[in-house]
Amino acid sequence: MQSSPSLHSIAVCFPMPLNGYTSSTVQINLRRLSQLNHLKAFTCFAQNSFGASFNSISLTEASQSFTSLIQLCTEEKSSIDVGKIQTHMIKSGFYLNIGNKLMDAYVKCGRVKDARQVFDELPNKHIVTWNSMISSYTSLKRSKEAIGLYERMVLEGVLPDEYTFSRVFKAFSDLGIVLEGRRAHGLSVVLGLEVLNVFVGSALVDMYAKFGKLRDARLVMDRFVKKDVVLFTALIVGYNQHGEEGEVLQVFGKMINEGIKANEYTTASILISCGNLKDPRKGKLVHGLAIKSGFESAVASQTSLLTIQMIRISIIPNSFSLSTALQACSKLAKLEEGRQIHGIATKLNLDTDKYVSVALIDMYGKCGNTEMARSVFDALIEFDVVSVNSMIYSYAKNGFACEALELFNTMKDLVLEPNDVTFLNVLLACNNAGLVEEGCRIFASIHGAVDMAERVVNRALELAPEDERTYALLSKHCASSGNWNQFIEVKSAMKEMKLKKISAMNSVDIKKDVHTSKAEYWSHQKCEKISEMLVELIEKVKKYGFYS
DNA sequence: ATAGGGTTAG
Repeated sequence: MQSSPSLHSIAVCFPMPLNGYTSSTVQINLRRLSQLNHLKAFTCFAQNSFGASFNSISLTEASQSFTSLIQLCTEEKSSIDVGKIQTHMIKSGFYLNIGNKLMDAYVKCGRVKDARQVFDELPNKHIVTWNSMISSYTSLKRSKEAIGLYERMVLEGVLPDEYTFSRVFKAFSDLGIVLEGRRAHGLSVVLGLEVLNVFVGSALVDMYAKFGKLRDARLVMDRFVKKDVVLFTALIVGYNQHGEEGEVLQVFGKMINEGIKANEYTTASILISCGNLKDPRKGKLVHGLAIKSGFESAVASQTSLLTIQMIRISIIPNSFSLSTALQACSKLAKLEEGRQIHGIATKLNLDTDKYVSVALIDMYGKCGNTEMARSVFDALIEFDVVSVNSMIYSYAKNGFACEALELFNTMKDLVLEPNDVTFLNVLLACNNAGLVEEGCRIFASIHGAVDMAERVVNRALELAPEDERTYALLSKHCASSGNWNQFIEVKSAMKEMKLKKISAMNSVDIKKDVHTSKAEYWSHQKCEKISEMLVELIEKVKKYGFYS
């Protein structure tokens, strides 16, 4: 055996015969002491010893040492070493006993193909083996393969258990396969696994919610006797993502009533709902409740998170809570609070986080502070389409058309592919600055934009024929493509159906008070003064030739 | 031996 100095010293200080117990203990200790070189050397030494003396150690010992070796390789993500161990296992006849662990090691090293090969070679697969393989596919979002395995196991007469179902529902929801998802739900009911296990339940609720079938999601949850916070949160998230703020609050209230405390997952969703409600008072109430129920037992820290109403929460915020809090700030026009959250984000080194930074750029952009938006943008280490789009939007919204176009042109140098939002923002920039030619040129460069708009509108009419937004979209499209006859048709159809576009609302933060105004609806106590001022402003703008 | 819910641009 070729011996390095450390290998040699280990061999010398280790006179007793190596077995599974001793080897795993030594390995774990070396690891704990961060003696990685020694660990490597010892592992090599142990492998060589095992290779020579397999016959003399018991089955349990060998399994244990293999298990611990596999575990080490997994932690180090060293698939090459997993391969070496596999060879040893096959040689010594231990392959089948702990094949599942080996499979798992391959998965964790990112070698799914090898894992699958081990899986296929294992005869008489245990339910856990099936579940692990399915799980490795779902965790990599390879949902088709996960479902394929699920279907195969059912065909082979292996009954799925609660672990299988909780993952398989996820795969169905990922792919949006409603019918098959329902069928699997049916099987779980027949097998008596549906309402007994919250893991199955939350996966089911999540699946139906992602299908947009909130009623089914609700029915599943209502059937549970012993609910937990995850089950509730899955439903809350579902309602939240479908814009059902009222239901969010209702389910949230139910959760509190049943004595279940919210956690940061729940609060993230509640915060977004509060923002979407556009009702600072109600938002404040619910937010306060969320905090009270969720965080009174939370770990104390020096940092405080300032949100919708500067409420202090004694937990360390992460990128999730910061970005949701910022989202709420920008929707409720809470610039001051947004600034303070920015400060906290900087302190925590989270201001360059993918999600937090976009929320910051968006917040500053919406509040008219393009400079701050840009400084957040400039501090980014990596750009992606979303961050660039947000910056373009900030420019566009605040009238900096040249800067918006310049950034748009730089996207090519950054090897970033513009998407629909990019074009929308760039066109918005042209629109705001009256750059008609530039706008037309860019619009013409988008592949079949007018045709696509028509297809989209028709599809929207199929999917949501009674949604006033669909008609608003359609009428806008007709107008923009110059199809005035159809425009009149759409408008009269809207009249007949008594559909009216929901008025836009605008909020602004002045000296920590949020003032809200609505198109064609004057309710502000100083509305007379405001309209006087408006007339004045319009006169001024006319003088400069900017008003037609 | 295996497991669940959250954050980005208009």
